[in-house]
Amino acid sequence: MPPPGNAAGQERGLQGLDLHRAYPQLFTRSEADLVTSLQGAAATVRPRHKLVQAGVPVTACSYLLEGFAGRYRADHQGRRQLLGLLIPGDFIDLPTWRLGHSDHEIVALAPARVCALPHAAISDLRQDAPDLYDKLWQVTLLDAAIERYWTFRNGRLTGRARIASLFAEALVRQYARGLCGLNGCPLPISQTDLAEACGMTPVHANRMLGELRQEQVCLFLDGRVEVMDLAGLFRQAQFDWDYLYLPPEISERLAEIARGEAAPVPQGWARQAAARRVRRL
Amino acid sequence: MPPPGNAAGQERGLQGLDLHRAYPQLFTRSEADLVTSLQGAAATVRPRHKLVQAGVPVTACSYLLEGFAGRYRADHQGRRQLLGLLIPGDFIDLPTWRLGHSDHEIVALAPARVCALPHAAISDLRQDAPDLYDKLWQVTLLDAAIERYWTFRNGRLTGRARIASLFAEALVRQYARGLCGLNGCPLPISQTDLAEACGMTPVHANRMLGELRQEQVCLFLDGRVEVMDLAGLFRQAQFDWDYLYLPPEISERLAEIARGEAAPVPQGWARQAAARRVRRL
DNA sequence: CGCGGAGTTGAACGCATTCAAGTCTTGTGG
DNA sequence: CCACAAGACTTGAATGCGTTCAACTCCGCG
Repeated sequence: MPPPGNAAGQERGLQGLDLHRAYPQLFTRSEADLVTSLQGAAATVRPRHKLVQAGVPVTACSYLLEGFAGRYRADHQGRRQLLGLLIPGDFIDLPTWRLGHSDHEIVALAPARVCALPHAAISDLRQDAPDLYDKLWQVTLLDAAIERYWTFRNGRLTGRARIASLFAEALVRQYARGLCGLNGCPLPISQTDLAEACGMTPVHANRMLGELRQEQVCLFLDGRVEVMDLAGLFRQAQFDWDYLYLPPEISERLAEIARGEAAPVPQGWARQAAARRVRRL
Repeated sequence: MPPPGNAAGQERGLQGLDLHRAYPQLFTRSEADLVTSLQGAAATVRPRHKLVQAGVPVTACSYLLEGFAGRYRADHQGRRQLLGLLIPGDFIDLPTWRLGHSDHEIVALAPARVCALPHAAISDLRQDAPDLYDKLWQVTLLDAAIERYWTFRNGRLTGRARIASLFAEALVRQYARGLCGLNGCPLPISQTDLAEACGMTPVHANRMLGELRQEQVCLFLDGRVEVMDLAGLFRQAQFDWDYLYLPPEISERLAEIARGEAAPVPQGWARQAAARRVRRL
């Protein structure tokens, strides 16, 4: 069973603002094309550069075509907590359409390509395509559901489970967009970023990664997650994907795997990487 | 400077669905009245009873008139993590209007009065009052901002700061609705609920409450938070209220207090309670 | 060649959990 | 009216998960 989305399925991101690709269960091809026609110029952003500054009024929303970004808030000592992970196909700050500014910072975690969608263009949609306009509301609700899950993850799971859960989320969300298979996914962020996402220190994140590696669950190397045992990853993470509101065929595929049926075989790349890894340690 | 909202200002909750009272910066009186005219019958719910069950399709949204409720998700061992606190004036599950069901459970934490707002009624608003309809979207975004802050709180603050931060949020949100002054607020939940909100054990929550009490910051007793030193509470919590998108006059009032100007004097009740407490220990 | 960032590992410390035993209050039934 | 059970709260002591501090390797880059 091939991953959904277009046949290529493994490129780095999206060519343009494509809501049908990002939310196939939500936007029709023609609805997505209408939004695409409204997009502004694309721009490239370097890692560690801010995409959105908290408190600053904006007149356009950004959309992530390629690369990865993170929402975050820092405490008074400057220590950051990541609040959400943005993957290709996500709106970066759609809520600013109604709120006018963001309450948190958003930073590129990897080289990113973004494009703009002016608030004025969204405004026109309200009259011209009310159903489509409603679906943009729905997108903000889907993002909120994901962000809510982060509270659960960091509040009730142990360190290793938090890492596993974040990997599971990154994999499944990208898989649902046809951006990867089920053997692994891009995640070009540092161990420090990972630690800031999971509410722990980089040192501890490193140790938990070592445990997951030794238990043959997954490895995090060269900006990718390679999954050796997806059912095991889900188990370690106590992972539930209900909060992602996935299309039924994706949910069912994941359920099969969690039950231990039709486990995907680790591919060459992972094997080689594991071997390299073991040799070096 | 008196608290905003109606003059009484200190009753237990709202008489009916009143969006002007809940979001004075957002809904005009007449907009709020229009929504009120659409509300269904009110109902009373006992503590510990579920208001919303995850995954079950619903055809109406609920609105919390009085009492307190909590969003939560449980792990595989049944341990709960609260994901949000609902106070009088909050929509309980407005996102179900677009998503059809909730991804998390919602439970009454105290005796609650709720009323319904049928999805069909919201649907009509899209045509009849598009600006109002947009503001409902905005309400879901405000809720999302609060829930996002919970990730920060539990991820980057120490135990004591988490408790203080939650108290600060409960106080400020109720104050902004004229449901309390700045000396304290209702919070009729158990220490176990508090612990589940802050991602810690009940035992530890209890100890942190003891520290806050001994340091003369606040006390949590008989279902209320009594604040003896609001600036101190904000400091302990590293509290920032930007994420609440408050009306300017409220923000400015809070900023004054945080700067140490015009600190509100603790009132008789708190003094008495503190005395009682000390006597008993 | 030297520098800095990312990753890795060890050891000591400490915050929070866990287990346990209490108190106090409330509600229920004899 | 009292006995009793159940739940919320409190406190102590032992344990352990995660942090902190520190040293070191690896690698890309000027």
